Amino acid sequence: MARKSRAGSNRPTLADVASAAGVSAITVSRTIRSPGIVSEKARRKVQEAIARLGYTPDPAASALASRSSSTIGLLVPSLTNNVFSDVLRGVYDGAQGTRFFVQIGNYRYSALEEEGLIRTFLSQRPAGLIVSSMDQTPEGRRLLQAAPCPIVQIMETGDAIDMSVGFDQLAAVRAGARHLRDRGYRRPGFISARMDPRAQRRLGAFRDVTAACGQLDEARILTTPQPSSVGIGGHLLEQLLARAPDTDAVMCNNDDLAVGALMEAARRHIKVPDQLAICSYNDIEMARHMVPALSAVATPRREIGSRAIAMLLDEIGAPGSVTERHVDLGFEMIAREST
Amino acid sequence: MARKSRAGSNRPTLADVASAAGVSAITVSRTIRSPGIVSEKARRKVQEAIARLGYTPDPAASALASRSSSTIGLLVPSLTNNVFSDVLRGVYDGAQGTRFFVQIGNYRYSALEEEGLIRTFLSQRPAGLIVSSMDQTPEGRRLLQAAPCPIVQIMETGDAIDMSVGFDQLAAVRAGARHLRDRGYRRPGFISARMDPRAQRRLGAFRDVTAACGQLDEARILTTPQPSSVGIGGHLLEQLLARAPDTDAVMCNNDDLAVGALMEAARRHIKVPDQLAICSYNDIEMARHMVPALSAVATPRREIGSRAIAMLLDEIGAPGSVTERHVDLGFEMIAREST
DNA sequence: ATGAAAGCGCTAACAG
DNA sequence: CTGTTAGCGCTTTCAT
Repeated sequence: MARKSRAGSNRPTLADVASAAGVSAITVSRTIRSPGIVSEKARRKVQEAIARLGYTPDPAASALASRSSSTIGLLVPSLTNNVFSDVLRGVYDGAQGTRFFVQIGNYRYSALEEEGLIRTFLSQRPAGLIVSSMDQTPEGRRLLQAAPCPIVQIMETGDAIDMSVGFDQLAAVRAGARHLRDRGYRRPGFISARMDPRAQRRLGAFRDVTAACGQLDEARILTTPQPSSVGIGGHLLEQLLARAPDTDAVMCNNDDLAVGALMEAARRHIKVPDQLAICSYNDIEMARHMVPALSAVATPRREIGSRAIAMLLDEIGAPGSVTERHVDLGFEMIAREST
Repeated sequence: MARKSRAGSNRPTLADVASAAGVSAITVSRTIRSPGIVSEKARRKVQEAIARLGYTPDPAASALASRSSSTIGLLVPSLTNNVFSDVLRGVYDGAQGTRFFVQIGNYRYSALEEEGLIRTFLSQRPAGLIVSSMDQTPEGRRLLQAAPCPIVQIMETGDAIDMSVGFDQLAAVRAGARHLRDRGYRRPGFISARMDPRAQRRLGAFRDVTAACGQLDEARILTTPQPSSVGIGGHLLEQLLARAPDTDAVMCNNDDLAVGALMEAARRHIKVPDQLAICSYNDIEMARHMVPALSAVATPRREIGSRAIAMLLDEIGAPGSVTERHVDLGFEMIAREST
């Protein structure tokens, strides 16, 4: 049936469309990629033939010939962390309807795994890359610098390689700590799980603020390398109160922890916010619906994702066209009932 | 520098490795894909050359030549729903360290978008596909049936196209409803958001059980097409109690809803479980840490993901080798404090 | 605005 | 076990 085809998946090719439309293959290719430069007449014939044959381009052939794929790599440290599922959604919604596929790599909070993924993704000649931190290994960073595609680093402001979208994580934690102080709490604690570099830096920011007003007490700082979860939040509060029972406020490094702490407080009949204030970080949807509603530093996760993909697509479409290459989306301290 | 190369990204190719190792290109190819069939000596030379040149295969060229890519497509209806983030994790962990990439497609609970994604994914000649339902459009189903790669349908048992991993969703809901009845609750309600086909069927199962023991009351069934969230869970309970204040138990179609209902009960000083029982569905980590701890029908989401990818990889490696093609992973009714 | 020719980097299909 | 020969389906380059 098909004209040649070795062991024929008789899927139509560019050449099939070309001969059906009575033009050359390259005209079909151009009709698809930049319809503007093809004559009205040719375009119509080609589009008709594409529809009739049910042609879909082969991305592998395209990537091979053009040395660039339609893949956009997205490197995240975790698939379960709600923070990143919001980012994902922003990215996916923005990529929707374009010719690009998003491919997620999960490096599980390991810079070494991240480096491996950078290598793997780069070997696919991606159209662009979104990476979730500035904490690459030196080699990882070098690979990104040498990459022949635009790169957006997300979540933070700081020393970015190419472009960045984020907010000042340290200022955000400071805002939370100051909020606690302004509400009159004097013996604040801090709980955090999964002490990745960013979590470490945030803890540092908490120490700075509390030290500056003479409220820093290391006994009130509880961390664990385990992954964050609601259960861990409860445990950490338990341990914190065992070590420093007079703690009157706790800054939680994310919402899971805060919910866990809130539940632990309920279990012990500790009144929030009277006996203990709880301030959360990120502010996923759940936080505002707790009883009492959690005060939180709200971070623009979804918007980070959509802005990152938008910048990337712009830059892919017209290299050098993105002028605002480092975007600070800010954060917001939202006071509710728990403080 | 490089021998030819048009405008040289001077990345080494198979041919470069071959000449460096003093063998032919195909031997290098074989060394990479099936080391077993290459002589010890050739293999060592090739591996040394690969390491020395820093060679990485070009997946596009490989896909084009072999007519099959290293992509595994994973179609999910939502990126935010915690249910699917657990599935994702299972899939990603299982794909870790293989030569396959997972590519996620989000069809946002639209069978039409799903059909589009099936088409798009198929155009990439994926090595395999994992799809999250049995509710394709007729055309979507036809595309899957004709696909030249293995396909695993996940989440449910039922009328699968190729392979499947899941559990009996209807039996799971029935177990929840029966649990409520066995605990002595007589006026059970049901709340659900995002009424996709699966949610509809689960509601049907709830109706069956309650009708069978004369407890079905449509006034106690509250649904909304909006996406599920903790906030919506609260609203739904509020409406439910407005319509049927004597409701003494509520089956929630997922954990977000159950948490929202629990918080709404707390807000209204309704004692759980004495005045109102709450039974959840899925049992994400948070559920067991609530106060009171939520009773739930626990579903094996993570395991579904890891089992699905394992079956797929087996079948890709040796077509026809998977004998147990339809796996039922079961569920578990876990009674805690909320019932 | 359109086309012809020449690969992109790899693997299938034979042969040896 | 190893090599040779042809492409895979598309885009680039250079003409026209």
